[in-house]
Amino acid sequence: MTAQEKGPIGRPRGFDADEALQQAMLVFWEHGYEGASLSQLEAAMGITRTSMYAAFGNKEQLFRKALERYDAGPAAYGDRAMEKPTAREVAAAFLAGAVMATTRPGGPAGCLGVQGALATGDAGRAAHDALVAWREDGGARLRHRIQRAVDEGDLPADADAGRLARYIMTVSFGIAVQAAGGVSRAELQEVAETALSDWPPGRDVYADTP
Amino acid sequence: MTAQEKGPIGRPRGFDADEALQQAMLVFWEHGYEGASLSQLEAAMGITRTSMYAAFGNKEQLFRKALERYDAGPAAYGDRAMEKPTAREVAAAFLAGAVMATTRPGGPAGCLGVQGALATGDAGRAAHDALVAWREDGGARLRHRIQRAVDEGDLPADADAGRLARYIMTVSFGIAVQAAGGVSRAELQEVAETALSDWPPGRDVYADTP
DNA sequence: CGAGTAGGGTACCGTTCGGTACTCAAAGGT
DNA sequence: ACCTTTGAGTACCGAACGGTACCCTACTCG
Repeated sequence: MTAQEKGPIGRPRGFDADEALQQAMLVFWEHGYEGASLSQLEAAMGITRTSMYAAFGNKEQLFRKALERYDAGPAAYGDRAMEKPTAREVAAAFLAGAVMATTRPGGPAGCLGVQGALATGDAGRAAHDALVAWREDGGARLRHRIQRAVDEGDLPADADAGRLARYIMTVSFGIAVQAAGGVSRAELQEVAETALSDWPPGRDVYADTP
Repeated sequence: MTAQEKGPIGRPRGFDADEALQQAMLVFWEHGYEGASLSQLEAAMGITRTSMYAAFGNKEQLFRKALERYDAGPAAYGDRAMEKPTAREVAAAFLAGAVMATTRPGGPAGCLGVQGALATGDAGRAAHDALVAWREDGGARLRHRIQRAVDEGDLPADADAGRLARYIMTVSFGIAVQAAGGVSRAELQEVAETALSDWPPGRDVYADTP
């Protein structure tokens, strides 16, 4: 039997859900979860409130979908960086990607995963927790990649992957804050270079044995 | 003529304005400018809405006063760090102070100057701008201190004070984001040490001449 | 053609937002 | 005593919030 292409029953959607989600992501990126109002969102998405609720559930679920899209789009530099052959190149690509993503001329400054819900009222606690988990996941992925570098001999055997990953993540988040404050791409590229001028950093620091 | 101590005319204030401001600062610190509602603030301050308006003007001015208090209190580690004799000690004390302030067991996690208004709706733009200015001021103070170190010969003559200051500030802001996400004090102390394991960082990087 | 199903739009829900008259209470000046 | 000045509390404002009931429209299926 041939699988017949069948359209869904009922009235077809009158808008592009992907494009609407993209616009919602940009609003959340710029204004944060609580700072983005439903009125702003429906205006940017080009649909009415009820269409948004039917398609995405509610504001919180829309935010989670927007975060997924952010992770797969503007934040995809992270996964691309993991594919570099050496830990140094991974770290360099990660920081360079963070700089590029947070200072994109056309888009909002900063990082949705940082400024989306860093501090919130009671209504934004779920979004806050979602972003904490997102950041922790990014840190874990980087830690695993660095651990692989240790196992492969790319980094010294006594290197602390957790510590190095946390350092890179911290610099990335700092870059996001700086970008949100209007610091230029060129200045942040300098910061990224400075952060990696010594790699792996401080062997004498994290190795306690003399 | 002897200056006679005269009490102010009118009914005396029935609450401690300093203590009320302290409590307001803690609420802003934890929830951010927009995330902190007037109801929350008046509950924490122990006064009614009208008393707060009479004493501090409005929510935005209360936030600015709270930021001043934050700068003079929990964020005073910055100025203390500037007094260290060498640039390395300044940077180390600055980062260590940031770690301590953002992970204080009794208080909110993170930094008011970062999470208070990183991304906001239209109503929070003034608070956002105030925090951008606050962060820029902190960076400028650090830059001047580092430039002094260059002038005194503590750092190489070709060291870029702006670049070094921006790097330290970036790591500090990253520490604040990590702290807001629940990363522990010990882990962030490791991050601070890692960030300074090479100081001054990358002479070969910011000196373009071979 | 109905019948069934699902998206779209209007108009509204109750709540909370930041902010403010208005009134009363407590002090000093004369 | 009386007036002025200032703080404190109640009760409220219009606006915006996130969310939804209701009705209409557009499509597939029989």
